[in-house]
Formats: sequence, C-alpha cells, structure tokens
Amino acid sequence: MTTMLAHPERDEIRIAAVLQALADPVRLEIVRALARCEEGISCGVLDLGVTASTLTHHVRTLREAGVVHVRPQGTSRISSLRRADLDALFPGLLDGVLAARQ
Amino acid sequence: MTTMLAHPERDEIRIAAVLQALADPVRLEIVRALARCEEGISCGVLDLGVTASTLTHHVRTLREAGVVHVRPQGTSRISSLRRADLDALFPGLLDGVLAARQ
DNA sequence: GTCGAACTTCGACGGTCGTCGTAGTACGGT
DNA sequence: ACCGTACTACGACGACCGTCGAAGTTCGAC
Repeated sequence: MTTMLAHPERDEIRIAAVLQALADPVRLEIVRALARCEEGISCGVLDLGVTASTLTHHVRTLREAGVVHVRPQGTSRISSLRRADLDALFPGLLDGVLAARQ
Repeated sequence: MTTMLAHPERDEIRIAAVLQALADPVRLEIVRALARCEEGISCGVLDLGVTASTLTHHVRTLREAGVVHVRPQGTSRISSLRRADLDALFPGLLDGVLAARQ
C-alpha cells in the first residue's frame, strides 16, 4: 500500500490506452459510477461482482491509462474521473461514452 | 466471399462492443483512415503491417461492432465509417477519438 | 498495541484475442 | 475458359488479460 500511485501527466495520456481501459465492462461501470460523483468515491463501495483484488487491478488500469485520479484517504482510496484532462485531450469522448443508454 | 455481410441496426450497437473494437491499434488506424475518406475505401490499400487475413478479421470486428459499413464492389470491399449512427448514439465519441494527436 | 477494515501484491489458471499460413471463393479482364 | 486480384474461412499458436485466493501492508479505532 506504500506504492507511489503514479499518474500519467496530461500530455502522456494516450488514446489507445484510454480506449483499452474503457473496453472492459467492469471498468466501464466504474467510470459510469465516478461520472455521477464529482468528488470521487472509494470503488470498494461499488457492487461489481468481482473480488477486491480484481477491483484493485481494474482501478490501477484506469489510473495508469490516465482515466482516473486516485488519492489515499485513511485506509481507502478515493477515485475520481480526470474529466478536465480527458475533455481537453479528447473533447466529446467521455460525454459520448456516458451518453450511451443503459 | 458469399457470406451475408451482417451489420447491426443502429439500436443494436453497444457501447461496450464499440469501445472494444476501437481498443486495438490496427483497428484504430483503420478508423482514422476512414475518417479521412467520407466515401469509404478498400482497406486493402492501407499499409498496416498485418497480413490480409488479419486485416479481414479486424474489418469484421469493426463491422460487427457497428463502427463501419462494408459494401462489396467488384472483388473489393468498400468500408466506410457509420458516422451518423455513432454520432446519434454516442455524440462526441468519434470526434473525441479522432481529435487525439498523432 | 491489538484488532479489523480496506486495499495491494503475487502467483496461478483459463479464456479470449491478434496473428499467421494455407486453402478456398468470387469477380473482372483477356 | 483461364488467370490474377481481392478477399474470406479455418485452424493453430502464442501472448495477453480478467479472475481468483492467499498472504501481506497500512491505517484508524478502541
């Protein structure tokens, strides 16, 4: 839990990595949930039908792709969408994804 | 070559399938090329560093996801972006993807 | 300082996916 | 009719990925 929570800078975010990160049902669900919560949430509260270790893997994938920002808070990790960065780099992408019905 | 080139209807297009289709470098390159060519092109003319059979696989993936429309023309297949459908379902998504530098 | 909750790390396993080569089909031109 | 071009279908193979459980770390609370 001591690991340095590395986040890519805005100009290091790659569209290929972002799309790969979004291309998983569980991660897409996480992104949807974060979109409803500007301040961010602990992803552990979400019931996504996967174990904690799998959830860790997904959140890390999203973080390393530059989709989410994660900050420690107590024993939890608060994740939030990097909306400003994504909107600046790929205007419309996030809105388009979130506009999908269902 | 006789197979019926099935395309999903607009309301059958799923965001998960679209994102999975876009989450491959070769397919992303195809989409980029098609975006530059409103009328569509034969993907065989693109130099993507993969064999013809691999290219067939990628074009089919894009077609079945609803990203491209493919129509036979002689011995070729003309692929074109389903821009209207994608813009209607996921407004901004395609523009965001294409806005990515590089 | 002890406990529990939240999360991470590691290794393992199974399935999916991208890739290829070969063989085959469809079409146009000669 | 024949040939070449463009593409497809079918296995096969290797790599990657999502998943898990077990063990470990960190933090706050009592």
